[in-house]
Amino acid sequence: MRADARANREALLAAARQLYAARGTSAPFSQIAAEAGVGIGTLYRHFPTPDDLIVGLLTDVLEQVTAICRRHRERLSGADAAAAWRDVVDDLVALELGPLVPQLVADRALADLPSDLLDLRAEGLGEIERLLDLAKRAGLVRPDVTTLFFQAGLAAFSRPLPALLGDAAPGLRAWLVEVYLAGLRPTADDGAAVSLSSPAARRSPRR
Amino acid sequence: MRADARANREALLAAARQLYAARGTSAPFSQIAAEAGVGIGTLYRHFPTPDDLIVGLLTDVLEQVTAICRRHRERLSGADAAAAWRDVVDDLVALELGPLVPQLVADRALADLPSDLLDLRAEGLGEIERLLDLAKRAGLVRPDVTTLFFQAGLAAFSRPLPALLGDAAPGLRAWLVEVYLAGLRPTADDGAAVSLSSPAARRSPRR
Amino acid sequence: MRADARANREALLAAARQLYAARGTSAPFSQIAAEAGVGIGTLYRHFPTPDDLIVGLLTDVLEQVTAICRRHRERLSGADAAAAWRDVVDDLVALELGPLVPQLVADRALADLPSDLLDLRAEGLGEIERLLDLAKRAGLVRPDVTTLFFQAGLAAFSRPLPALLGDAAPGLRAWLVEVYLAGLRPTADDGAAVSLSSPAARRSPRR
Amino acid sequence: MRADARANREALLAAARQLYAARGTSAPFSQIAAEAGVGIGTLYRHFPTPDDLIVGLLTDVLEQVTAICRRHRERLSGADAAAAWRDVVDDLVALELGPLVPQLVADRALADLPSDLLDLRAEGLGEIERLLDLAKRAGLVRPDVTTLFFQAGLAAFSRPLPALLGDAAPGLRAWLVEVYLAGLRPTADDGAAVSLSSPAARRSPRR
DNA sequence: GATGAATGAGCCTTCATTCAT
DNA sequence: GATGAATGAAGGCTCATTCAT
Repeated sequence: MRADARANREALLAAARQLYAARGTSAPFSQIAAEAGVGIGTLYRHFPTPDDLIVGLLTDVLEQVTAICRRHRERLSGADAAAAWRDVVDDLVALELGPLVPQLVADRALADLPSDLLDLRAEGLGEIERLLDLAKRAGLVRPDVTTLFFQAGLAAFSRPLPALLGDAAPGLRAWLVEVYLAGLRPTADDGAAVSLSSPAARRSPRR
Repeated sequence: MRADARANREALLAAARQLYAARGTSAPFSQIAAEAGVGIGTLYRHFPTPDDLIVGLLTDVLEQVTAICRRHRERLSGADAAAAWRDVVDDLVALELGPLVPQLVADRALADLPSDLLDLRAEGLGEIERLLDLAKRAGLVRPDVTTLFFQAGLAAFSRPLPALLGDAAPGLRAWLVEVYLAGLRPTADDGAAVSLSSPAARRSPRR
Repeated sequence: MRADARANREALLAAARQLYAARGTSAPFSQIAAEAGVGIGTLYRHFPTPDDLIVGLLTDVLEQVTAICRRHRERLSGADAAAAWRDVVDDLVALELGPLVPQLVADRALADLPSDLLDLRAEGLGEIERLLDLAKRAGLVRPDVTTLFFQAGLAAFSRPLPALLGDAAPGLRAWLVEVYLAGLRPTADDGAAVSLSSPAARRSPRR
Repeated sequence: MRADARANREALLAAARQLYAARGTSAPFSQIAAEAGVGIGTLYRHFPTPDDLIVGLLTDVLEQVTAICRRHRERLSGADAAAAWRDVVDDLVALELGPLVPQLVADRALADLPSDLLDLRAEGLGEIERLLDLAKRAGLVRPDVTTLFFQAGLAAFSRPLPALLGDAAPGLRAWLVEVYLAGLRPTADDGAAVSLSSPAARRSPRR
């Protein structure tokens, strides 16, 4: 029955991920269990607390991040770097990092996550950093873009848009990715205009 | 008594807005009423359904959008267009449109909103369109950027990122806005590279 | 509706007390509410936490303890002291202190109870002490019996006996009261035999 | 394998007894199994229903009751009858019969118990009766005390008092046992005063 | 109009019990 | 025989909504 248990666990993770991605908001546990085709008790056996479920989901996603990065790394050094770069970003966005990572961790601090997960996160960020370095070397990204900001940006707009916006704008996400990539690119005037080197100099935004 | 009722209504809207913005998640109605200093029954008198409360909040926000746009329009035609453009966007972002609106409207379709509100929305979008035209004329925005996409992008980038990302990256929102503005700017090669004229030709982003 | 609310509160306390006394074990909240003829939400409004319900029950009981003691005090100084003494104890036992006080407070320390309740407890113990003094003066109780032990003894056997014992022995409780009163009485040999002055000298009981 | 099974059974009974005694409240079955170091399925194999577990526990206890009585019987006929009597009672109290049994049997009637167990019970009561007779003959117990009442009183007085009382009164149980024994002793006026020969003549204890 | 008490539907969680391995 | 995964009924609790005062 070990095999069955594993299958159930996978089904639960898949169901949770789908529901979280679709709804953005925390779905009832009973619904996750129903979607996975198991009883509510089984969900609790595999993930005794909501945190355990989150950790499970994040583990999956981070592993995929690493896999995606590694899959594309070689091409980024080649002649087709621009296309490769867009492909990586497309894949990362398709992961729906947005709904998962930020919404689920809510008020949780990094320190509260188990060290296993933090290791995975470090690994994923490391892979992204390598990719970003290659993209910079290929002239696709300004040198001052940090790994943390880059991935945070990815998460920021890979979140689902509420129907009010999304319905009215098919193709919106693809457009957002394009704009994001364009915004990261070095500018003709050497990138000085969009540098954040002196953000304090900007007008303080109205509260 | 009319004055009292109006004051209560304002207090309720303010309380709701603050709670939504602060907690990010939908607060109990009883708490909104308590925060406003009125009984729960009074909340229901002013906003019989949750939708009524949302409509009230959206109305407030849309009126502010229109006001902001009008306040800055003149400067956008002047010599300091670039600074003016950034100021408008900063003000719009400061509205917390991102954090507020999407959470409230959830899965609601445009068609479900009352015509009053749709009128206000049309007015706000009209003002944004005028602004956008001025920005295009000043060479700050590519000509193919539509009003709908622009404001949707604004909302997407200005939504709050929860703790895991937000804490780790102070200044993230300002950076995202900068990247967004940079991405909207015409490119050296005339913007052709980032055109969405043939999005279907792109690689499928899934998996 | 204040009157209704008060009536509901009383009904809830009565239902809880009856159920606790009958079952000895913590009854489902839903059952208490049903017994009181109100919705489960009403129970939670009046007693947000189980502790609040306990405090309410204890308050009631302690007030009755004080009332009983005061009612009988005069007679205890009269010629009919022996009969009066038995009546007080009967009344106190009839309160079913047993099921309420010890079972409900479970792992709670005295310090956790609100000061209002502690005051009531002190008042009740004070009344019992006065009664006990009169009983001692009337030669009905040995001088070395402390108030605390006396009331603890009352609680000890006013608890409901499980069916296994109770069914098989009608009249058991009345008999226990008699034995308790007899055990408290000064003995012919001056009470030395039952004194606890040197309990350490007794054989250590097997674990 | 028979030896293993027997060991498991013993471990389960020990774990159940310890948990009941320690926590006072019924512990989850899964915890009993865990404490015994076996799977939950094993618990169910040995004790298919909760009743079977109770019967197992009661069997153990009753066997010990019989053993204790037999161990002390001789001394009760000797010169040191008073000390022997107290020792027996101490040993019986130390069995934690009070804390353990009543909680387990709850609302079960005698008739529901299996005949094996009823036989054991009869045997235990028989032993107690013999002891009681010796105590009466030694002038330690009034002649009208019945075996049933005696053992029920023992259980009633030796049940544990929760924190509120227990903490405040160390030595309470020993004191209660002393008072009980004193109350059982013949009185100077021949015991007539505490006879229950006409209990119906007493004032009704309710309200 | 304002108030807050009452209600019950629905989600969360535990745990006794069954059963496939 | 032993194991522990799966199940779902049951109880705890919250909160949107109604309604009597």
